Amino acid sequence: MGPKEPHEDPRELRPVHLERGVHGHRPRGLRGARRRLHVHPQRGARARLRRARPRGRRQLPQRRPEHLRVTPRVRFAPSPTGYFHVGSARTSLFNWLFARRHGGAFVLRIEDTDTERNRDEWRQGILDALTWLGLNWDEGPTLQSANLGDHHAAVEALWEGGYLYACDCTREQIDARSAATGRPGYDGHCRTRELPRGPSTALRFRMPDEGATTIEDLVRGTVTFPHEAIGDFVVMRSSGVVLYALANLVDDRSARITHVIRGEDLLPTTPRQVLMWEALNHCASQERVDLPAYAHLPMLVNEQRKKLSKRKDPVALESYRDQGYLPEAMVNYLALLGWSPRGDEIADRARLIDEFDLAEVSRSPAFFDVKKLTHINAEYLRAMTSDAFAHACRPWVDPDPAAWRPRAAPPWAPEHFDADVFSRAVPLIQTRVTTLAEVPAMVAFLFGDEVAFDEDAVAAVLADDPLGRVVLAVAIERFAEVDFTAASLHDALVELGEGVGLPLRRAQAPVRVAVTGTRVGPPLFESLELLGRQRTLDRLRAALARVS
RNA sequence: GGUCCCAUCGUCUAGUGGCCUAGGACACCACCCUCUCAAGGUGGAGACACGGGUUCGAACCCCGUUGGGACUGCCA
Repeated sequence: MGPKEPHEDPRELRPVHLERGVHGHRPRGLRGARRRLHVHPQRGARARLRRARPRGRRQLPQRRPEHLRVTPRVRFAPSPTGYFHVGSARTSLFNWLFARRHGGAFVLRIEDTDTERNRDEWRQGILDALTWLGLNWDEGPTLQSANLGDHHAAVEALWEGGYLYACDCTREQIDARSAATGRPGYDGHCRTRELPRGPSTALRFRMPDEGATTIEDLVRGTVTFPHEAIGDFVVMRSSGVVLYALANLVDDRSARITHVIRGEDLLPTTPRQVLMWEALNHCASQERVDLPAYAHLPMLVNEQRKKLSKRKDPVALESYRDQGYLPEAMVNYLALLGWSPRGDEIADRARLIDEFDLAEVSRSPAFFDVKKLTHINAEYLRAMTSDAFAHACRPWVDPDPAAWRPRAAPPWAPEHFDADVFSRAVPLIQTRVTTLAEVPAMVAFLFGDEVAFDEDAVAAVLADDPLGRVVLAVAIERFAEVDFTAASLHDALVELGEGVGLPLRRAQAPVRVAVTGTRVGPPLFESLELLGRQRTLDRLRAALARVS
């Protein structure tokens, strides 16, 4: 370990008293009961970053941490790669929360310099995704490609300053040499060759031979990288294209970014960027800009605990939108990945903003659990008013194909959709779906011409059960006479059941299957009322004929 | 291989030396409610990776081991 000051134990300076709720004891399992954090003044303590971050939640400092002495300017800088990754969504959310929490600016920059992954619709996809999530940006979107002049100016400055050298090694040559020596990576072959710059030379950054770069990461604490383990890296291709690590940092300098909040996968490139940033600060032609604070967020991983893979894992934010997840639910769930609010996990934007603290962000990777996302989505769905819910269903049920977001038709002829019937069905289905995509199947019996029969259900309660057919036969008679309201239908079927010796739970099954095709669904009598007498009787007769 | 990061129920987490008999949420199981299915209610099972050390006391601090991960491009 590096040099330490053993007496600098921050805990001694930070008395903390944790209390449980308002009572001395807390009953086990009490919902929503939380510990409260009380912080005592931190007298005379230096409110600067600690060399190592203690595990667990930090208390709120009495004095603002040094990194918050300026109004934060954060940025989200995705590159257009085809669709919006949930990991990007999480990163952008944390940036946005941080900016909103501290009254800073959230800057959007699109890193479009790799021409292979740069298409108009992909760039638009980023804007659409952020808009859908409700992560509004204060500046931009700026395109990295618009800043090419600055990138090249930075390269010239570094070259003038002697930080760079030309290299004409090919990939094959480098690989051959590292195979021979058994040491992977670039070996510094051209370091002292003093090659002139030309069309076949790349420019490499000369790493210091010794020493180390230390980063005070806002979530990970102090991280030290020995220079000897980092090879000289390319800053500009022989083609003249300035590479990501430099371009990214030059843009951050021009935008006066104060906090770089990004995925942990970028942690290893941070010392390179810090070195280049400081080198630029020493260049006469370059402005001096304060180094930003860094915060590296834990990765999102799959069940195999590997970084979410574009090929194998369901990572496209758009697909969650199309499956009927609400943006509010997605935001809430994403916020829970690597962080947690103090109270209930179900927390709206205002609470997320109010409670968000980078210092509380976890350091270990988080599994993207669709089951939990689904649960949270269902919670938000249930919390909606009926009208809002009905409105949110439009892309899945609307007769107008232009309204269909998943580009899939509902399972009925669009012209048979009845908005009034649907809105009356909403209270019946709202607690029964976890995503909006489940809605069409749940109301299909109201709008379809044909009943889609679940054959197992038909067999169980009709074909194989003589009593089921009796129930149908009697129901056809009784339902022809009763008031066609849920209450009357209910009473009629109870009475009918008593007549044939069946409790309601058994008597309702044949009717349900005959009318809706399945054994599960919304409450039966309300459904029949919505369907109307004529269609109900038709279906009962058809089902009876089908199994006779 | 090298550098770096990480380690509490299956999952997401609370926890910052005594309030821990380790809390909550998802998932799971049981029961209640009930016209089915949900929703809701009640209860249950389920974790500090391991080994040393420091300390009166360690999930928490230190060291090591093991395990997992990221990076290691003239990609971003």
